[in-house]
Amino acid sequence: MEAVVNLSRKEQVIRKAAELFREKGYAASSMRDLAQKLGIEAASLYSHIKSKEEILHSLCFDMATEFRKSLVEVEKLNVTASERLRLGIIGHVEVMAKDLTASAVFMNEHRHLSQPYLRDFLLLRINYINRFKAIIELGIKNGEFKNTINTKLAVMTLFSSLNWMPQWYDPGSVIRPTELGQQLSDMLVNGLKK
Amino acid sequence: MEAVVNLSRKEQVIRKAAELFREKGYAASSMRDLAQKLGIEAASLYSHIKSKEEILHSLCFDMATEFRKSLVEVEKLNVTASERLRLGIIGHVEVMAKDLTASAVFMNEHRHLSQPYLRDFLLLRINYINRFKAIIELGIKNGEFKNTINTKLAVMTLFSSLNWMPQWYDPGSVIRPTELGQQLSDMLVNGLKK
DNA sequence: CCTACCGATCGGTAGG
DNA sequence: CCTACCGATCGGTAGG
Repeated sequence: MEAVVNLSRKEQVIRKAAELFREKGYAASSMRDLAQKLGIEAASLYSHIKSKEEILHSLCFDMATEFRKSLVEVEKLNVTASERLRLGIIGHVEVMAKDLTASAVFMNEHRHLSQPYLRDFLLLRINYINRFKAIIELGIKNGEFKNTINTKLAVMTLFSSLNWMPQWYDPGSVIRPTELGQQLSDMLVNGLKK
Repeated sequence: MEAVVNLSRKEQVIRKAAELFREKGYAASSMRDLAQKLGIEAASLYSHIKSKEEILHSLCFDMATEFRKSLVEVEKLNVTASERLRLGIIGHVEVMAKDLTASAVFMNEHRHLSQPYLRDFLLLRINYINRFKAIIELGIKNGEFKNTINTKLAVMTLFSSLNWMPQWYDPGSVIRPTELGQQLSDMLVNGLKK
């Protein structure tokens, strides 16, 4: 019972921290700022979390896990490369849309992780990107995509567009996340096709 | 003579600061870190600059001025919307490539500006983006671009791709900035065309 | 979850 | 460009 209550409070702390980190950046956010947002004293935070960095670690790695899970599901499907890419993009957008605040922190603040966490995080990220790159390369090999494509540039453009979304997407907007993913996919995947 | 020497030293301070801000972020960069990079004491920095924020202000507004200048030149030309967009993109990439370090700071650290500078900066940025948006809208109106385009999404995708460049572009790469701008333009503008 | 507190570090100034 | 220093704030701990 108490474990459940503590967990819930811990999640509340992490959620408020995500908002703060997104607004001011990790380094500029003090534990006193965070405590104030929660209506408690700074020292009391340490009943729930071990350190400031533990919060950042949770936020970054939990998001990374969600992205990975989404991509694994897409990779199981037996579809064309362009369809696979389309579904991968929609999945990525949907995961981000589920928590835009955490997504923004994931993208902008991960560099404040200390070693060895930073290295682990970057390895996860490069692996994720390379799996998207592999989809594009597959599409080129099987003739779906133009063989003139600069795959590195294509995948970087793709992730730039995807990762910047938390900065401008309005969750109350008329356009739903899945539809947004579809439109982004139209813009970014159709250009690759023959 | 002394004014020239001071100016040069000030620029040296700002350049080193840009590297530091890019690596660690503005908030996590201390004036002692910066002084160490320059081989002087922290207090000595204040012979050259007024404050830490003055450095950030210089970096952000100098870049903004360069971007604006590039776009103004393109707007003077009497060309089609797609050509105008293409040249705008190439210009943007070329400005960034001239100083990738300052570009990264411009993009990632401007939020640490205090008021009223932050507001001024954001106004400049929205004006710049809106002028690109106007080019796309012109292209739709005159029939060059599809009338099904979500202009907000198109312009956000464009700037996401452009602004993320400092994170992955290798200045020693075989691909030159102008050629990179051309390739980005091919990917992002061709998809808008009918 | 609080009070009381720690050592470290911060941006910046005085005066040379 | 330096030495010497300031008040403020930082993340975090002890002990309840």
